[in-house]
Amino acid sequence: MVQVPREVDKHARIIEAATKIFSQKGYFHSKIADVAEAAGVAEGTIYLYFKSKEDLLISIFEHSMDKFIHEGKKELSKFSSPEEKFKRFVHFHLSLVQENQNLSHVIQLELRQSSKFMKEYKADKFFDYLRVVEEIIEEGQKSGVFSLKINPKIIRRAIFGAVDEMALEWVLMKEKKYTLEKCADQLCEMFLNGMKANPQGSA
Amino acid sequence: MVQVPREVDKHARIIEAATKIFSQKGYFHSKIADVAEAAGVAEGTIYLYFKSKEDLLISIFEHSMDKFIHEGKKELSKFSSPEEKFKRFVHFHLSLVQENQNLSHVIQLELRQSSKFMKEYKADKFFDYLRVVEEIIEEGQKSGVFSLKINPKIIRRAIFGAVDEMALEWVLMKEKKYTLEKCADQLCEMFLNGMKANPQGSA
Amino acid sequence: MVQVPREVDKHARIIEAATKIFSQKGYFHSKIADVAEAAGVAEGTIYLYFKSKEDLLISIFEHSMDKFIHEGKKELSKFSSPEEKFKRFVHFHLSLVQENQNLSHVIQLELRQSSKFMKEYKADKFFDYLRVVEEIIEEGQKSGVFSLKINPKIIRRAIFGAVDEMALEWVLMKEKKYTLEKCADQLCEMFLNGMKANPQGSA
Amino acid sequence: MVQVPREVDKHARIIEAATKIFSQKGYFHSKIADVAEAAGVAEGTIYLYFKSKEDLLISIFEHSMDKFIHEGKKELSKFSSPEEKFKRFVHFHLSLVQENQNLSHVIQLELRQSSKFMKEYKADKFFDYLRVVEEIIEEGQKSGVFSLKINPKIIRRAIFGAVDEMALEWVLMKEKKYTLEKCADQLCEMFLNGMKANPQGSA
DNA sequence: GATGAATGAGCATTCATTCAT
DNA sequence: AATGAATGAATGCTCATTCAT
Repeated sequence: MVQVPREVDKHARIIEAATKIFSQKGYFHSKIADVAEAAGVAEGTIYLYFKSKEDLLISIFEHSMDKFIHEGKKELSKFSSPEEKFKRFVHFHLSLVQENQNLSHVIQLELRQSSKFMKEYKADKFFDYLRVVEEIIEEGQKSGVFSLKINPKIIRRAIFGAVDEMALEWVLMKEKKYTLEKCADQLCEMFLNGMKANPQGSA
Repeated sequence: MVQVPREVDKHARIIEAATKIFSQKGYFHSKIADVAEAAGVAEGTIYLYFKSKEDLLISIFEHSMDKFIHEGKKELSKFSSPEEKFKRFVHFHLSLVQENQNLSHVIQLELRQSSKFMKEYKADKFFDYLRVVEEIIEEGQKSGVFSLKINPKIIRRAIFGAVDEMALEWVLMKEKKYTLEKCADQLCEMFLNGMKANPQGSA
Repeated sequence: MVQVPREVDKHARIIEAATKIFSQKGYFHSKIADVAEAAGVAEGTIYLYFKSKEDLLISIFEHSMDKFIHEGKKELSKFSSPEEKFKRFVHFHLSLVQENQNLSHVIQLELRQSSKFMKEYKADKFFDYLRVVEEIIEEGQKSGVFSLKINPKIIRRAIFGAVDEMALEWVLMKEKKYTLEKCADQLCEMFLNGMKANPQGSA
Repeated sequence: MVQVPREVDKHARIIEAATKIFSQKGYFHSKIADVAEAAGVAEGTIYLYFKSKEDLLISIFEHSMDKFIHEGKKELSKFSSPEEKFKRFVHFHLSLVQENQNLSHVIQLELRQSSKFMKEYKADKFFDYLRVVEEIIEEGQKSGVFSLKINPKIIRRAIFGAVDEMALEWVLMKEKKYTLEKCADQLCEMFLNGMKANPQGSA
């Protein structure tokens, strides 16, 4: 009576297939029929699990973000120094991208084609993610290692932009010229220096 | 009796109309008929100037990048210190975005929906733009103000990502919570500190 | 503690539910799922009792016509004068419509959307119904109260059309401007006069 | 330079084709592709002239009713006696049906499948038509040939129902057992007798 | 018998592109 | 060059029907 998942949960299989197809062909050029075939289900079945093609796209994002934010926070909680946390954050983000290239592609490029997402959803889960960065910065400011001149609400987005653009470039790069590890090191070096508090204060 | 340019170059009028329409509705949701109406020409006329809808999208990018790279270089040539050049670059980019919000929207969001652009074109004009940043960094490294640890090819992209993400956030922000000037200052402060060469070595 | 029939015959329950749903939404806009829900059964169950959606539609008709023809004949048998029978027929038909508005709606409007019904079935049960009228007319002609000029096969249909159209109008009328009784009286007055045999010949 | 309609007006051609297809297959079973092919145009062309399939169905009705009401009034105006007008009305209606069987089929059977029509449109043009009958009755009542007991608003509908049902039966009849002329005569005989004013009045 | 998840054929509608004028 | 009516390929979604449980 062992519970063997005879066939993987259809919901998950469709999400997975859609991620692959969308990242390969682009959202608008992907057909529901393509996704259905890749998931090994009938077209109609997709509509038993998702309201529409757009809903499917947005679900890909939501499905993963919950998991990543949870894992990210868990990962960061292992470290106490804000600098160390920051390093872990950057490495974590880039390693996620490396391990989930299709998913990254969909979130970074395809998701923005959903006006529904751009208008309504983005806020929620995405800002949860940004808030993680913000909290690291604020923690560093309180403990005196990051400069108080830094506006966490502005810089958090700059950091996200930098890290994400690196990830995007890397994902799109056909012949990888350097490892994501190398990128992470460069980014940390620059951002940590850039946010560092001046020992005696400066003009 | 305001002097309206009676018959502005149709090519430019179509580019202008397409930029507006694409940024408002998104590339895939924009119809050639919409663009034609906004440009005050017949649908068929668009095909006298552009091979296809995708060609029109890419043309928007090429049309503007030439101009911006040219203007940018001219602007930067007024300054000699790499730090000053860097500041001008950041301000210049952000002010361009501010003054051409529709265009920015199209380049940042819609353009990526063209697989042709993502695969073929991006390199050319976009890398010209990135090279401007790269050159500033290299110049700073040569003159000893920027750390040699910085890999210009990596960091140029991080900087672009950060600046562009700030611009994107600002464009999408409905109630502007801060000026782009403020953003520019924060970014410069952080990046210049981050890239600064350590006089006596680092920790 | 009202005595609700705990498990009414499913066949009847589905017919009843379908009648309601079809009359509300129209046959083509009604989904089997709607009917199943209204009947409190699973979708698949419907196919245990009916071959197809169309079969269900036609069954509604057959189910009721048997009953109505039987009741109608019984009702009419109480009267011996053809004129009285005619009046009873008109009142009976209109009162049936009044008491079974959903059913009337389905028979008058939705049933005609079944090509199968229009081509094959209509004859049987519907002509049984028409024959009732025909027989009244013929009886009246034999007994000399109805004119021999009347062609019972033609006029029976005209009478049916008139009575049914009145019923339809009345069913669709939102604010009832007059009672069906009033209609019945008007119809009888006119038809009986119209069919009356002229004692000394006609003008 | 003679203006020869090189190809008949597409709008009319589509209406004509749709009438034929709808009457043959029924509205819901007809595909836009069928209509397009019958009209000798591309599918998309239909949408240049009609908003939707339903709009096309309703247009068939409107297109013809204007013409028929106009022609009908013109025809009736040739006669002055209400009785004669009534006869002409019945003959006119039945002859229209005979000459436009496909159209009649669509108006009598298919049109009712449009909820839009049933809810919104029917009133307008259809009541124009009914009003013609009503006016004949009222005129007859004023001139004393029709009984004042007749309620024109009720009987007009009964007459319409009778005439229309006859027409429907005739249209659907495969082997015509009698001419529509014969029907018309029977109907007139009965209705005129039925509405006739009693010389000295009756109980 | 009863269920309801799964199926997949079917179709109205859109819209980039063409081409006769 | 300019037009815009006409085209027709393309596809998201629905829903009657089936069938493994």
